[in-house]
Amino acid sequence: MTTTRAKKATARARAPRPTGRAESILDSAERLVQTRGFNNFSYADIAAELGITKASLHYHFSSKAVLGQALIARYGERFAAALVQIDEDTPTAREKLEAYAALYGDVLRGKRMCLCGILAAEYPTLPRAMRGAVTRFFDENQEWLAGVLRQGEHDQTLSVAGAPEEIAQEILSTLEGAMLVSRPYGDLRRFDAAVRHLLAGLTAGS
Amino acid sequence: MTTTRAKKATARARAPRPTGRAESILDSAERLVQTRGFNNFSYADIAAELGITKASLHYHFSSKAVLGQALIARYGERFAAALVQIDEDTPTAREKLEAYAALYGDVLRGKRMCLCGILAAEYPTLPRAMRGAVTRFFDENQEWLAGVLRQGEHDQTLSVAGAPEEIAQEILSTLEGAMLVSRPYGDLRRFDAAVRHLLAGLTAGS
DNA sequence: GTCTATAGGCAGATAGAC
DNA sequence: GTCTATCTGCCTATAGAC
Repeated sequence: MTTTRAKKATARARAPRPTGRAESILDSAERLVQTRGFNNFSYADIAAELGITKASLHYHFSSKAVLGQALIARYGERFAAALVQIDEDTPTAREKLEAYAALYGDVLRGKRMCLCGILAAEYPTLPRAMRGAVTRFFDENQEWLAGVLRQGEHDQTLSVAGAPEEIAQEILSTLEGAMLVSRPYGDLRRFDAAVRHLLAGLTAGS
Repeated sequence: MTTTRAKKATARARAPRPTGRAESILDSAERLVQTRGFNNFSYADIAAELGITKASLHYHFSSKAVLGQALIARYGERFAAALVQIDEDTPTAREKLEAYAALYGDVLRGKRMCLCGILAAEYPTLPRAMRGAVTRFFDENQEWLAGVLRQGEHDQTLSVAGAPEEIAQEILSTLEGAMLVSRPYGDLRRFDAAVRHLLAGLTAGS
């Protein structure tokens, strides 16, 4: 037990690859899903990337469906943490919204789609357990966005024309759509223009 | 020659299945792509649906990439024809935009994604020839939309805050995003709300 | 934890008879 | 045009040794 902990800590300090095997697998799988989709990558792709065998992958994630669930779970947690960070770092609702849009921009800069956005496109073909996780991700984002919109009405940095929950839905789908259409063009400006327009539509006095 | 024509006409008149084999194949493939994606259906699926063999499919479409190209070509032509029809049927720019959004709503009502929307999600995995066709579809739609927006400025049924080409991009990606996110929920109201909000943002005096 | 080996299935595609 | 038969390759997944 003690030995294991010490070993772990040492490995982390040296850190040529700071994460455990399971994390490395998730990293690789995440990138593959976000670029190709869940059905368009294989255990062989991950195995080749990490230099291990397919059989070893099955030791960590017994099936692809299990891997998929773990993928969404981790992605959701990271996103939630990023939202907490935004809440801590930025005071006004408008700045929060800008920071939120920037999260999506960063993903697109890596030539990726939003994980749940691309899973939404494949939705009917996903393992049952993954489907609920996808909509849950959307719901959580929308709840946070609705909160930001309500704050925006109070701090007067946003002009919300409608029910916050509904506008939150539209912000989410606008960003997902902008990523979806922008990526084939490989043109970040396209996405940025959509974000500017989105924020302009939420500007007081517009 | 004459016989062939007569036979064709008769078949059309009786019309238990008015389309030729190639068209039936495209119909089946189109529905499969729009629900599952290009990489998530097989020749076996189409064959089972039409009651013929995979080998027969290869006679009509030598490879899946060829089938995919034909799919986008036909979809694009149909969409273009629908836009011409809108131009003929509706006088004001606002009504044209409403009719355009309704096209997307009809697709979603059939539990489908826009063909090129779902192909955009799989973009990096598509056969090279299909990729250009996808962005061309988007470009053509945006050109038409930009024209409608310019008309809207003249007939004063739309308030366009920005370059028409840019706003056209945003209308397209908003509709694609609304479809993408709405479909997992199986909730048409979600999509309809996005359309209402989109049109409200283009209303004079907003 | 990782390996070799392999099962069992489905994919896209072709040859050649009818 | 459609068929049967078949090829090759990749897929997910498992068994069992180390």
